[in-house]
Amino acid sequence: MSSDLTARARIRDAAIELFAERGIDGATIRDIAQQADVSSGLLRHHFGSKEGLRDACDEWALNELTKISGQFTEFNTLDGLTPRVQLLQRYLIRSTMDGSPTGAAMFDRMLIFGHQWLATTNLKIADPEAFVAVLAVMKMSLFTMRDLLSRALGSDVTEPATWARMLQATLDLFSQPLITEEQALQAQAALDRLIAGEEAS
Amino acid sequence: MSSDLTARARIRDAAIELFAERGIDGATIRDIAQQADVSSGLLRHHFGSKEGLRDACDEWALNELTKISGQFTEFNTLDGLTPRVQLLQRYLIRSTMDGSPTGAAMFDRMLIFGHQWLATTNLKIADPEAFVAVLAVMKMSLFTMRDLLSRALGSDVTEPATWARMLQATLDLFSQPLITEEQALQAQAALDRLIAGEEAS
DNA sequence: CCCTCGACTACACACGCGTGTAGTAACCTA
DNA sequence: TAGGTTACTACACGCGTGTGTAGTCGAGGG
Repeated sequence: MSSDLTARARIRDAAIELFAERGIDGATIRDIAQQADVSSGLLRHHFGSKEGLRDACDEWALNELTKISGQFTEFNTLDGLTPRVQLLQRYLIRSTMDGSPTGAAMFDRMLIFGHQWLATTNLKIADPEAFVAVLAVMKMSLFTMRDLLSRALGSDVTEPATWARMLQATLDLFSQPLITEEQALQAQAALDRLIAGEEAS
Repeated sequence: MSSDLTARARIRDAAIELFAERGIDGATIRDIAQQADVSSGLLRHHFGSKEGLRDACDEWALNELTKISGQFTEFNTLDGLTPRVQLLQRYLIRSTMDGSPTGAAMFDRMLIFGHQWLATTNLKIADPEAFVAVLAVMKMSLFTMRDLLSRALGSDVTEPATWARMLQATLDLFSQPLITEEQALQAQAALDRLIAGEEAS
Protein backbone atom coordinates (compact mmCIF):
# COMPACT_ATOMS: atom_id res chain seq x y z
CA MET A 1 0.00 0.00 0.00
CA SER A 2 3.00 2.31 -0.29
CA SER A 3 2.69 5.38 -2.48
CA ASP A 4 5.25 4.40 -5.11
CA LEU A 5 2.58 2.48 -6.95
CA THR A 6 0.54 3.47 -9.96
CA ALA A 7 -2.35 5.72 -9.11
CA ARG A 8 -4.64 3.02 -10.45
CA ALA A 9 -3.12 0.46 -8.11
CA ARG A 10 -3.33 2.85 -5.16
CA ILE A 11 -7.02 3.40 -5.86
CA ARG A 12 -7.60 -0.36 -6.05
CA ASP A 13 -5.79 -0.98 -2.78
CA ALA A 14 -7.62 1.84 -1.02
CA ALA A 15 -10.95 0.56 -2.35
CA ILE A 16 -10.32 -2.99 -1.11
CA GLU A 17 -9.40 -1.67 2.30
CA LEU A 18 -12.38 0.65 2.67
CA PHE A 19 -14.86 -1.74 1.05
CA ALA A 20 -13.76 -4.48 3.46
CA GLU A 21 -13.93 -2.10 6.40
CA ARG A 22 -17.24 -0.33 5.76
CA GLY A 23 -19.01 -2.43 3.17
CA ILE A 24 -19.63 -1.56 -0.47
CA ASP A 25 -22.31 1.03 0.19
CA GLY A 26 -20.60 2.35 3.29
CA ALA A 27 -17.39 3.34 1.53
CA THR A 28 -17.79 6.41 -0.65
CA ILE A 29 -16.00 7.22 -3.87
CA ARG A 30 -14.63 10.38 -2.30
CA ASP A 31 -13.21 8.59 0.74
CA ILE A 32 -11.51 6.01 -1.44
CA ALA A 33 -10.03 8.70 -3.67
CA GLN A 34 -8.79 10.62 -0.65
CA GLN A 35 -7.15 7.54 0.85
CA ALA A 36 -5.44 6.89 -2.48
CA ASP A 37 -4.41 10.55 -2.63
CA VAL A 38 -6.08 11.26 -5.96
CA SER A 39 -9.16 13.13 -7.09
CA SER A 40 -12.49 11.34 -7.27
CA GLY A 41 -12.59 12.10 -10.98
CA LEU A 42 -9.51 10.00 -11.60
CA LEU A 43 -11.19 7.06 -9.97
CA ARG A 44 -14.03 7.43 -12.43
CA HIS A 45 -11.55 7.86 -15.28
CA HIS A 46 -9.87 4.53 -14.51
CA PHE A 47 -12.81 2.39 -13.45
CA GLY A 48 -15.82 4.02 -15.06
CA SER A 49 -18.10 3.79 -12.07
CA LYS A 50 -18.29 2.54 -8.52
CA GLU A 51 -19.67 -0.74 -9.83
CA GLY A 52 -16.73 -0.96 -12.23
CA LEU A 53 -14.30 -0.38 -9.39
CA ARG A 54 -15.94 -3.09 -7.35
CA ASP A 55 -15.79 -5.55 -10.26
CA ALA A 56 -12.10 -4.78 -10.75
CA CYS A 57 -11.46 -5.31 -7.05
CA ASP A 58 -13.37 -8.60 -7.08
CA GLU A 59 -11.38 -9.96 -9.97
CA TRP A 60 -8.05 -8.73 -8.70
CA ALA A 61 -8.61 -10.02 -5.17
CA LEU A 62 -9.65 -13.45 -6.39
CA ASN A 63 -6.68 -13.71 -8.75
CA GLU A 64 -4.24 -12.50 -6.14
CA LEU A 65 -5.59 -14.89 -3.57
CA THR A 66 -5.44 -17.95 -5.79
CA LYS A 67 -1.96 -16.87 -6.81
CA ILE A 68 -0.79 -16.65 -3.21
CA SER A 69 -2.36 -19.89 -2.09
CA GLY A 70 -4.42 -22.28 -4.11
CA GLN A 71 -5.60 -23.79 -0.85
CA PHE A 72 -7.74 -20.78 -0.06
CA THR A 73 -10.99 -22.60 -0.45
CA GLU A 74 -10.03 -25.72 1.46
CA PHE A 75 -11.03 -26.51 5.00
CA ASN A 76 -8.83 -26.39 8.03
CA THR A 77 -6.31 -24.36 6.21
CA LEU A 78 -3.73 -22.59 8.28
CA ASP A 79 -2.99 -19.83 5.85
CA GLY A 80 -4.61 -16.45 6.02
CA LEU A 81 -2.19 -15.70 8.78
CA THR A 82 -0.68 -12.68 7.10
CA PRO A 83 -2.64 -9.43 7.34
CA ARG A 84 -2.50 -9.03 3.57
CA VAL A 85 -4.14 -12.38 2.82
CA GLN A 86 -6.62 -11.75 5.56
CA LEU A 87 -7.57 -8.41 4.06
CA LEU A 88 -8.14 -9.93 0.64
CA GLN A 89 -10.31 -12.68 2.06
CA ARG A 90 -12.22 -10.23 4.18
CA TYR A 91 -12.86 -7.99 1.20
CA LEU A 92 -14.03 -10.83 -1.00
CA ILE A 93 -16.39 -12.18 1.61
CA ARG A 94 -17.76 -8.73 2.25
CA SER A 95 -18.33 -8.22 -1.43
CA THR A 96 -20.00 -11.61 -1.58
CA MET A 97 -22.46 -10.70 1.13
CA ASP A 98 -23.25 -7.47 -0.66
CA GLY A 99 -24.35 -9.38 -3.70
CA SER A 100 -21.30 -9.68 -5.94
CA PRO A 101 -21.49 -12.42 -8.59
CA THR A 102 -17.75 -12.97 -8.26
CA GLY A 103 -18.26 -13.59 -4.58
CA ALA A 104 -21.07 -16.01 -5.25
CA ALA A 105 -18.79 -17.87 -7.64
CA MET A 106 -16.16 -18.06 -4.92
CA PHE A 107 -18.71 -19.47 -2.53
CA ASP A 108 -19.70 -22.10 -5.07
CA ARG A 109 -16.05 -23.03 -5.39
CA MET A 110 -15.83 -23.38 -1.63
CA LEU A 111 -18.80 -25.74 -1.77
CA ILE A 112 -17.15 -27.87 -4.45
CA PHE A 113 -13.93 -28.09 -2.44
CA GLY A 114 -16.02 -28.94 0.58
CA HIS A 115 -17.63 -31.86 -1.18
CA GLN A 116 -14.26 -33.08 -2.41
CA TRP A 117 -12.91 -32.90 1.11
CA LEU A 118 -15.95 -34.71 2.49
CA ALA A 119 -15.39 -37.51 -0.01
CA THR A 120 -11.87 -38.09 1.31
CA THR A 121 -13.18 -38.66 4.82
CA ASN A 122 -15.35 -41.53 5.89
CA LEU A 123 -17.93 -39.37 7.59
CA LYS A 124 -21.49 -40.56 7.20
CA ILE A 125 -23.55 -37.46 6.49
CA ALA A 126 -27.20 -37.84 5.52
CA ASP A 127 -27.43 -34.42 3.86
CA PRO A 128 -24.03 -33.51 2.38
CA GLU A 129 -25.30 -30.31 0.70
CA ALA A 130 -26.48 -28.82 3.97
CA PHE A 131 -23.42 -30.05 5.83
CA VAL A 132 -20.92 -28.55 3.43
CA ALA A 133 -22.85 -25.29 3.15
CA VAL A 134 -23.02 -24.87 6.91
CA LEU A 135 -19.33 -25.60 7.22
CA ALA A 136 -18.42 -23.08 4.52
CA VAL A 137 -20.57 -20.39 6.05
CA MET A 138 -19.08 -20.99 9.48
CA LYS A 139 -15.60 -20.67 8.13
CA MET A 140 -16.50 -17.39 6.48
CA SER A 141 -17.93 -16.07 9.71
CA LEU A 142 -14.44 -15.77 11.16
CA PHE A 143 -13.94 -12.96 8.67
CA THR A 144 -17.35 -11.33 8.62
CA MET A 145 -17.53 -10.99 12.39
CA ARG A 146 -13.99 -9.84 12.83
CA ASP A 147 -14.97 -6.87 15.00
CA LEU A 148 -16.99 -8.98 17.40
CA LEU A 149 -14.19 -11.52 17.68
CA SER A 150 -11.58 -8.88 18.28
CA ARG A 151 -13.69 -7.41 21.06
CA ALA A 152 -14.21 -10.80 22.67
CA LEU A 153 -10.52 -11.71 22.48
CA GLY A 154 -9.36 -8.29 23.62
CA SER A 155 -7.01 -7.90 20.67
CA ASP A 156 -7.40 -7.34 16.95
CA VAL A 157 -7.64 -10.65 15.10
CA THR A 158 -5.53 -9.11 12.34
CA GLU A 159 -2.63 -9.63 14.74
CA PRO A 160 -1.09 -12.95 13.71
CA ALA A 161 -0.92 -14.07 17.34
CA THR A 162 -4.62 -13.45 17.86
CA TRP A 163 -5.46 -15.07 14.56
CA ALA A 164 -3.49 -18.11 15.69
CA ARG A 165 -5.69 -18.32 18.79
CA MET A 166 -8.73 -18.55 16.55
CA LEU A 167 -7.13 -21.20 14.38
CA GLN A 168 -6.36 -23.16 17.52
CA ALA A 169 -10.00 -22.86 18.56
CA THR A 170 -11.26 -24.14 15.23
CA LEU A 171 -8.80 -27.00 15.43
CA ASP A 172 -10.12 -27.89 18.89
CA LEU A 173 -13.62 -27.65 17.52
CA PHE A 174 -13.08 -29.95 14.56
CA SER A 175 -10.88 -32.56 16.20
CA GLN A 176 -13.31 -33.79 18.86
CA PRO A 177 -17.04 -34.22 19.41
CA LEU A 178 -18.56 -31.37 21.36
CA ILE A 179 -21.50 -33.26 22.73
CA THR A 180 -21.74 -36.76 24.14
CA GLU A 181 -23.35 -39.65 22.33
CA GLU A 182 -26.39 -39.56 24.60
CA GLN A 183 -26.84 -35.84 24.04
CA ALA A 184 -26.56 -36.39 20.31
CA LEU A 185 -29.20 -39.12 20.31
CA GLN A 186 -31.46 -36.98 22.45
CA ALA A 187 -31.08 -33.98 20.16
CA GLN A 188 -31.60 -36.19 17.12
CA ALA A 189 -34.85 -37.48 18.58
CA ALA A 190 -36.05 -33.95 19.29
CA LEU A 191 -35.14 -32.88 15.78
CA ASP A 192 -36.92 -35.87 14.23
CA ARG A 193 -39.99 -35.03 16.25
CA LEU A 194 -39.91 -31.47 14.96
CA ILE A 195 -39.52 -32.57 11.37
CA ALA A 196 -42.34 -35.09 11.72
CA GLY A 197 -44.56 -32.45 13.29
CA GLU A 198 -43.75 -30.10 10.47
CA GLU A 199 -44.63 -32.64 7.80
CA ALA A 200 -47.86 -33.52 9.56
CA SER A 201 -49.13 -29.97 9.62
CA MET B 1 -47.76 -8.08 11.29
CA SER B 2 -51.45 -7.62 10.58
CA SER B 3 -52.81 -4.11 10.23
CA ASP B 4 -55.06 -4.09 13.27
CA LEU B 5 -52.11 -3.08 15.41
CA THR B 6 -51.18 0.31 16.75
CA ALA B 7 -49.45 2.47 14.19
CA ARG B 8 -46.44 2.51 16.49
CA ALA B 9 -46.35 -1.28 16.57
CA ARG B 10 -46.77 -1.50 12.81
CA ILE B 11 -43.82 0.86 12.34
CA ARG B 12 -41.69 -1.23 14.72
CA ASP B 13 -42.56 -4.47 12.92
CA ALA B 14 -41.87 -2.96 9.52
CA ALA B 15 -38.57 -1.57 10.75
CA ILE B 16 -37.41 -4.91 12.13
CA GLU B 17 -38.28 -6.61 8.86
CA LEU B 18 -36.58 -4.07 6.62
CA PHE B 19 -33.59 -3.56 8.90
CA ALA B 20 -33.03 -7.32 8.97
CA GLU B 21 -33.45 -7.57 5.22
CA ARG B 22 -31.38 -4.61 4.00
CA GLY B 23 -29.29 -3.58 7.00
CA ILE B 24 -29.65 -0.47 9.11
CA ASP B 25 -28.27 1.92 6.54
CA GLY B 26 -29.91 0.12 3.65
CA ALA B 27 -33.45 0.52 4.94
CA THR B 28 -34.74 4.07 4.59
CA ILE B 29 -37.18 5.88 6.85
CA ARG B 30 -39.54 6.35 3.94
CA ASP B 31 -39.57 2.67 3.00
CA ILE B 32 -40.29 1.67 6.56
CA ALA B 33 -43.09 4.20 6.83
CA GLN B 34 -44.59 3.03 3.56
CA GLN B 35 -44.50 -0.62 4.63
CA ALA B 36 -46.22 0.36 7.87
CA ASP B 37 -48.75 2.40 5.87
CA VAL B 38 -48.05 5.66 7.68
CA SER B 39 -46.26 8.90 6.84
CA SER B 40 -42.57 9.23 7.50
CA GLY B 41 -43.34 12.10 9.84
CA LEU B 42 -45.29 9.83 12.15
CA LEU B 43 -42.28 7.61 12.46
CA ARG B 44 -40.28 10.58 13.61
CA HIS B 45 -43.10 11.61 15.94
CA HIS B 46 -43.05 8.26 17.70
CA PHE B 47 -39.36 7.44 17.72
CA GLY B 48 -37.60 10.78 17.41
CA SER B 49 -35.03 9.70 14.86
CA LYS B 50 -33.81 6.72 12.91
CA GLU B 51 -31.36 5.98 15.71
CA GLY B 52 -34.23 6.13 18.20
CA LEU B 53 -36.23 3.69 16.10
CA ARG B 54 -33.30 1.34 15.95
CA ASP B 55 -32.82 1.49 19.72
CA ALA B 56 -36.50 0.77 20.26
CA CYS B 57 -36.30 -2.19 17.89
CA ASP B 58 -33.19 -3.52 19.64
CA GLU B 59 -34.79 -3.41 23.04
CA TRP B 60 -38.10 -4.82 21.89
CA ALA B 61 -36.53 -7.66 19.91
CA LEU B 62 -34.30 -8.67 22.80
CA ASN B 63 -37.19 -8.61 25.28
CA GLU B 64 -39.50 -10.49 22.95
CA LEU B 65 -36.86 -13.10 22.27
CA THR B 66 -36.01 -13.76 25.90
CA LYS B 67 -39.75 -13.88 26.61
CA ILE B 68 -40.34 -16.50 23.94
CA SER B 69 -37.41 -18.68 24.84
CA GLY B 70 -34.87 -18.13 27.56
CA GLN B 71 -32.65 -20.65 25.79
CA PHE B 72 -31.93 -18.27 22.95
CA THR B 73 -28.33 -17.79 23.89
CA GLU B 74 -27.53 -21.43 24.52
CA PHE B 75 -25.75 -23.72 22.15
CA ASN B 76 -27.27 -26.46 20.10
CA THR B 77 -30.71 -25.13 20.68
CA LEU B 78 -33.42 -26.39 18.42
CA ASP B 79 -35.65 -23.38 18.67
CA GLY B 80 -35.61 -20.61 16.13
CA LEU B 81 -37.68 -22.88 13.98
CA THR B 82 -40.58 -20.49 13.61
CA PRO B 83 -40.16 -17.70 11.06
CA ARG B 84 -41.05 -15.12 13.68
CA VAL B 85 -38.27 -16.12 16.08
CA GLN B 86 -35.91 -16.41 13.17
CA LEU B 87 -36.73 -12.87 12.05
CA LEU B 88 -36.10 -11.46 15.51
CA GLN B 89 -32.77 -13.24 15.79
CA ARG B 90 -31.81 -12.17 12.32
CA TYR B 91 -32.65 -8.56 13.06
CA LEU B 92 -30.73 -8.53 16.31
CA ILE B 93 -27.64 -10.05 14.77
CA ARG B 94 -27.81 -7.64 11.86
CA SER B 95 -28.10 -4.74 14.25
CA THR B 96 -25.17 -6.15 16.21
CA MET B 97 -22.96 -6.22 13.14
CA ASP B 98 -23.93 -2.65 12.34
CA GLY B 99 -22.59 -1.50 15.67
CA SER B 100 -25.50 -1.58 18.06
CA PRO B 101 -24.58 -1.59 21.78
CA THR B 102 -27.64 -3.71 22.53
CA GLY B 103 -26.37 -6.25 20.04
CA ALA B 104 -22.94 -6.21 21.62
CA ALA B 105 -24.57 -6.86 24.98
CA MET B 106 -26.40 -9.81 23.48
CA PHE B 107 -23.15 -11.16 22.14
CA ASP B 108 -21.56 -10.84 25.58
CA ARG B 109 -24.47 -12.79 27.01
CA MET B 110 -23.92 -15.48 24.42
CA LEU B 111 -20.29 -15.67 25.53
CA ILE B 112 -21.29 -16.06 29.17
CA PHE B 113 -23.74 -18.82 28.32
CA GLY B 114 -21.04 -20.40 26.22
CA HIS B 115 -18.64 -20.51 29.13
CA GLN B 116 -21.32 -21.95 31.39
CA TRP B 117 -22.03 -24.63 28.82
CA LEU B 118 -18.34 -25.38 28.44
CA ALA B 119 -18.06 -25.88 32.20
CA THR B 120 -20.75 -28.59 32.13
CA THR B 121 -18.76 -30.60 29.61
CA ASN B 122 -15.42 -32.21 30.26
CA LEU B 123 -13.78 -30.78 27.19
CA LYS B 124 -10.15 -29.80 27.64
CA ILE B 125 -9.75 -26.47 25.90
CA ALA B 126 -6.51 -24.54 26.28
CA ASP B 127 -8.02 -21.18 25.34
CA PRO B 128 -11.67 -21.10 26.44
CA GLU B 129 -12.17 -17.44 25.50
CA ALA B 130 -11.23 -18.03 21.89
CA PHE B 131 -13.11 -21.32 21.74
CA VAL B 132 -16.37 -19.88 23.03
CA ALA B 133 -16.08 -16.77 20.87
CA VAL B 134 -15.50 -18.79 17.72
CA LEU B 135 -18.42 -21.03 18.55
CA ALA B 136 -20.74 -18.08 19.16
CA VAL B 137 -19.73 -16.40 15.94
CA MET B 138 -20.23 -19.58 13.96
CA LYS B 139 -23.70 -20.00 15.36
CA MET B 140 -24.56 -16.45 14.39
CA SER B 141 -23.32 -17.02 10.87
CA LEU B 142 -26.31 -19.24 10.16
CA PHE B 143 -28.36 -16.06 10.34
CA THR B 144 -26.03 -13.52 8.80
CA MET B 145 -25.39 -15.59 5.68
CA ARG B 146 -28.98 -16.62 5.22
CA ASP B 147 -29.02 -15.66 1.54
CA LEU B 148 -25.92 -17.68 0.71
CA LEU B 149 -27.27 -20.69 2.56
CA SER B 150 -30.64 -20.46 0.86
CA ARG B 151 -28.92 -20.36 -2.51
CA ALA B 152 -26.75 -23.38 -1.67
CA LEU B 153 -29.68 -25.41 -0.37
CA GLY B 154 -31.99 -24.40 -3.19
CA SER B 155 -34.70 -23.27 -0.82
CA ASP B 156 -35.23 -20.41 1.59
CA VAL B 157 -33.92 -21.27 5.03
CA THR B 158 -36.89 -19.46 6.52
CA GLU B 159 -38.86 -22.54 5.49
CA PRO B 160 -38.99 -24.70 8.61
CA ALA B 161 -38.08 -27.79 6.60
CA THR B 162 -34.96 -26.15 5.21
CA TRP B 163 -34.07 -24.75 8.60
CA ALA B 164 -34.34 -28.27 9.98
CA ARG B 165 -31.79 -29.42 7.39
CA MET B 166 -29.35 -26.86 8.75
CA LEU B 167 -29.99 -27.89 12.31
CA GLN B 168 -29.33 -31.48 11.29
CA ALA B 169 -26.06 -30.39 9.73
CA THR B 170 -24.93 -28.57 12.86
CA LEU B 171 -25.86 -31.61 14.92
CA ASP B 172 -23.75 -33.79 12.64
CA LEU B 173 -20.96 -31.29 12.96
CA PHE B 174 -20.94 -31.15 16.74
CA SER B 175 -21.52 -34.82 17.49
CA GLN B 176 -18.40 -36.23 15.86
CA PRO B 177 -14.81 -35.27 15.11
CA LEU B 178 -14.36 -34.01 11.57
CA ILE B 179 -10.71 -34.86 11.26
CA THR B 180 -8.77 -37.89 12.35
CA GLU B 181 -6.39 -37.96 15.29
CA GLU B 182 -3.37 -38.04 13.01
CA GLN B 183 -4.64 -35.08 11.02
CA ALA B 184 -5.26 -33.19 14.25
CA LEU B 185 -1.74 -33.85 15.52
CA GLN B 186 -0.30 -32.84 12.17
CA ALA B 187 -2.31 -29.60 12.10
CA GLN B 188 -1.37 -28.91 15.71
CA ALA B 189 2.30 -29.29 14.89
CA ALA B 190 1.97 -26.93 11.93
CA LEU B 191 0.14 -24.40 14.07
CA ASP B 192 2.75 -24.62 16.82
CA ARG B 193 5.45 -24.04 14.26
CA LEU B 194 3.64 -20.96 12.98
CA ILE B 195 3.19 -19.57 16.47
CA ALA B 196 6.82 -20.20 17.33
CA GLY B 197 7.92 -18.55 14.11
CA GLU B 198 5.71 -15.58 14.89
CA GLU B 199 7.18 -15.15 18.35
CA ALA B 200 10.70 -15.42 17.03
CA SER B 201 10.25 -12.60 14.54
C1' DC C 1 -68.71 25.14 23.83
C1' DC C 2 -63.92 25.60 23.83
C1' DC C 3 -59.54 24.38 24.75
C1' DT C 4 -55.74 21.21 24.82
C1' DC C 5 -53.00 17.58 23.61
C1' DG C 6 -51.56 13.66 21.08
C1' DA C 7 -51.80 11.22 16.56
C1' DC C 8 -50.89 12.17 12.06
C1' DT C 9 -49.71 14.47 7.41
C1' DA C 10 -47.58 17.46 3.84
C1' DC C 11 -43.81 19.89 2.60
C1' DA C 12 -39.38 22.10 2.60
C1' DC C 13 -34.40 22.19 3.99
C1' DA C 14 -29.46 20.91 4.00
C1' DC C 15 -26.37 17.53 3.00
C1' DG C 16 -23.77 13.75 0.91
C1' DC C 17 -23.88 10.72 -2.69
C1' DG C 18 -22.65 8.90 -7.61
C1' DT C 19 -22.20 10.92 -11.82
C1' DG C 20 -21.30 14.15 -15.66
C1' DT C 21 -18.38 17.86 -17.98
C1' DA C 22 -14.84 20.98 -19.10
C1' DG C 23 -10.28 21.94 -18.83
C1' DT C 24 -5.11 21.39 -17.80
C1' DA C 25 -0.55 19.08 -17.73
C1' DA C 26 2.47 15.51 -19.35
C1' DC C 27 4.21 12.36 -22.54
C1' DC C 28 4.80 9.89 -26.73
C1' DT C 29 5.02 9.79 -31.84
C1' DA C 30 5.70 11.69 -36.41
C1' DT D 1 8.22 21.22 -33.08
C1' DA D 2 3.19 20.07 -33.79
C1' DG D 3 -0.57 17.03 -32.69
C1' DG D 4 -2.98 13.82 -30.17
C1' DT D 5 -3.78 10.62 -26.66
C1' DT D 6 -3.64 9.74 -21.75
C1' DA D 7 -3.43 10.93 -16.73
C1' DC D 8 -5.48 13.94 -13.83
C1' DT D 9 -8.24 17.89 -11.54
C1' DA D 10 -12.02 21.22 -10.33
C1' DC D 11 -16.62 21.90 -10.30
C1' DA D 12 -21.52 21.53 -11.02
C1' DC D 13 -25.91 18.61 -11.44
C1' DG D 14 -29.68 15.64 -9.82
C1' DC D 15 -31.25 12.66 -6.53
C1' DG D 16 -32.26 10.40 -2.22
C1' DT D 17 -31.43 10.81 2.44
C1' DG D 18 -32.48 12.12 7.52
C1' DT D 19 -34.38 15.86 9.60
C1' DG D 20 -37.09 20.06 10.72
C1' DT D 21 -41.63 22.75 10.68
C1' DA D 22 -46.25 24.06 10.21
C1' DG D 23 -50.68 22.56 10.24
C1' DT D 24 -54.99 19.27 10.32
C1' DC D 25 -57.98 16.02 12.65
C1' DG D 26 -60.25 14.02 16.59
C1' DA D 27 -61.05 12.65 21.24
C1' DG D 28 -61.45 14.09 26.28
C1' DG D 29 -62.04 17.36 30.18
C1' DG D 30 -63.33 22.09 32.18
